Amino acid sequence: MTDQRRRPTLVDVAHAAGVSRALVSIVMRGAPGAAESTRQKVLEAARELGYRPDSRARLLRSSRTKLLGLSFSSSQPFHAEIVDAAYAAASAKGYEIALSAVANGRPETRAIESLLDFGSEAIILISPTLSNQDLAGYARQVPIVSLLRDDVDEHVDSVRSDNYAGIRMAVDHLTGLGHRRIVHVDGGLAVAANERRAAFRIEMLRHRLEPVIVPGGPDEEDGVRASHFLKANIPSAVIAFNDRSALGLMQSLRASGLQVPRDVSVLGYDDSQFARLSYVQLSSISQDAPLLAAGAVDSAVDRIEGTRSPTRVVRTPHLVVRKTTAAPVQASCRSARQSASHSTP
Amino acid sequence: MTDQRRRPTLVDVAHAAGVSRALVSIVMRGAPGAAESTRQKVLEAARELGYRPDSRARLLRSSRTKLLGLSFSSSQPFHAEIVDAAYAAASAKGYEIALSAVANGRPETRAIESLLDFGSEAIILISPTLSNQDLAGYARQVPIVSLLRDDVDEHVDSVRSDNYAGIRMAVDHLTGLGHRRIVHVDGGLAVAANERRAAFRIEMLRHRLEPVIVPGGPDEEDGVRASHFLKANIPSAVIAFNDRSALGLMQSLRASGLQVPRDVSVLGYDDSQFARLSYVQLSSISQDAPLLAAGAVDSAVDRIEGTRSPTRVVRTPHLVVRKTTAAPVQASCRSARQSASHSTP
DNA sequence: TCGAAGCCCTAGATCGTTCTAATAACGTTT
DNA sequence: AAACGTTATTAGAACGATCTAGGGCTTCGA
Repeated sequence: MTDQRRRPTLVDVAHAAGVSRALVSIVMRGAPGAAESTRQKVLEAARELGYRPDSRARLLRSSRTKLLGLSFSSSQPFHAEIVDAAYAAASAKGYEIALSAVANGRPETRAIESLLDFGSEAIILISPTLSNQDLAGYARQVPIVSLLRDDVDEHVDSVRSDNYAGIRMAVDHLTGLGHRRIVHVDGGLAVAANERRAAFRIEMLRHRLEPVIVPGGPDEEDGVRASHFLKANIPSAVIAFNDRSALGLMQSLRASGLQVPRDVSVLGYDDSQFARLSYVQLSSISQDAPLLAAGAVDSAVDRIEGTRSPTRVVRTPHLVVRKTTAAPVQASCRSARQSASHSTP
Repeated sequence: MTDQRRRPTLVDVAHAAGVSRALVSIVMRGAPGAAESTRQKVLEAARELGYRPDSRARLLRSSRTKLLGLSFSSSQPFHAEIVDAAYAAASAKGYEIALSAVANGRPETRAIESLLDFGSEAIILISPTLSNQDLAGYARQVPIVSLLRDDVDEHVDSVRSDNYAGIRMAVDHLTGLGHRRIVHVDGGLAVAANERRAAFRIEMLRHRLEPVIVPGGPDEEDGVRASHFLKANIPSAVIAFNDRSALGLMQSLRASGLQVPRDVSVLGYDDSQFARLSYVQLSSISQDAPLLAAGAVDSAVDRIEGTRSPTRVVRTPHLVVRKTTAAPVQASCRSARQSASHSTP
């Protein structure tokens, strides 16, 4: 029943078109050196037979694979946005993308090996968690681009968003609205957490404000946990490590009777799809996934095609103001807010 | 600077170990027919040289690639859970997974072609959107497994969750709690929407209740939109098409002053990571992603290894009760609830 | 008129494996 | 000692493409 007939090869096409294998090869890969008339004849025959070149054979012979490996974490929605954008960026440059997910029982090394097996000419890692030593090891075999993390070995390219600038925009935005008691719920051990924490401290001091930092993490539950620390002494604004953390934080604050942004302004980071939801409307710092993805693809392709040595690329994020940040309420309301915070145990 | 020396091949290893290529091949793939002593000698030499078999060449020669193609939609968190589980299921069966995303400018056909290029021996499509005709076309080249959708061509395998049973559990759960005015916010054009809608109608009638169905869709915004239809006449319980829709719905209901589950019980579908969040605690029907993924991998492998003809597999979902469903409040409170619903414009 | 220069085209080697079939080595049986 | 099995090893042909080197054929300038 299964009509699993052998898939046609170059030879079949050559035979059908009445030419040699080599000529079919030339036509199929669009190389110069075939008369227009025969080119048409060959293409016709190929279409007729439903021929599609066997990439294994093709790649075995010509060392070029035109393939970029991309590893991402299946549980991170922000990674998904980058994946989307990377497909577009790669195909614009004439490359295909090989994906490999880092998941629960599947460490990053496994993902990389798999990408190498597919024949990737360069590998882009989103937020790599490997040690610099391991990264350097792989970088000896193939160009590696680290996306979102840049404290990497000198042989590894990196593309990231300027976390310092992002936090500066965040602080400027909130102080500009008139906030003075601003708290940063940090990212714990997450990749960019250190940098954002440090930037927050510096920027707050620059504004002559006290930089209060509360331990957090990259997901919703971390935001919820952090909110408990805040309740004893509610700030007028919070800068969360990312949108997911901000979401958990807001839910938890609202559950204890506070309103956003009336009582507390909340600012996210990433400008993910959650931030854009009509009932969330989270103000956020956008890292611009398409821009980052394009940057990573550019770096990878440059390394493959040129003999360039690794570069560090830094992109500037931008602020997206929605409805969770606003000017703080006046002193009269402030007392009401404080009594509310006292009423919670 | 770049230490890009030619990677070692079988010949290099053979030379180093003082044996023939064929013997190295035998040892490397763990085939029987080599003396233990030479086996050790070869392995030692391979390790010494850092040899790793070239999969392209290997796969070119032996038609087996041990590769399963998996296409998913990057914007669907539920797909990500399946991807995770599929990796585990595949590697348990000795297969590797090739991923390809369906994204904005990247149609399903493109994803499939790419998977074929990688040499996938079978392809699993999560919620395929292609026409049956197109699917049948691909099924002629390679075994195709449709995951979550089963109105497919007879040459295509399918694995899905029993939507009818899921909705039955949902209705039974809510009626068991004492609800009588239950509304279904449907999935619009989404894959399983028709089936769930029909099941809801039948099950409600079986309980001698009026099956009220409100148009919805697969994501948060659809839930928000649906909530507007509900406000004129608040039901005591809602069965949403999926968790994302339920989330939007709940947020919108809460925004208009209603409490879940005190005023309205809300039941989701998918039991996704959102449902599990501490501040959401959404009761939901679980389709059990790991089970579905394993089912799809099993079907694919069966088709590849046996000469079995396509099958339809149906898995039974199960109910996960959390905190968004509860018994309806008594008549005394009911009047309070109704006045609340009237107070909203 | 003849060699040089292009343009089209093809034969054959090659990429790094696996597979088939044949050979070598060696202990057992007749 | 010849015949036989068994096991260990190898040479050489695939796999399906690309690449290199060259072979016809026209066209052109001297």
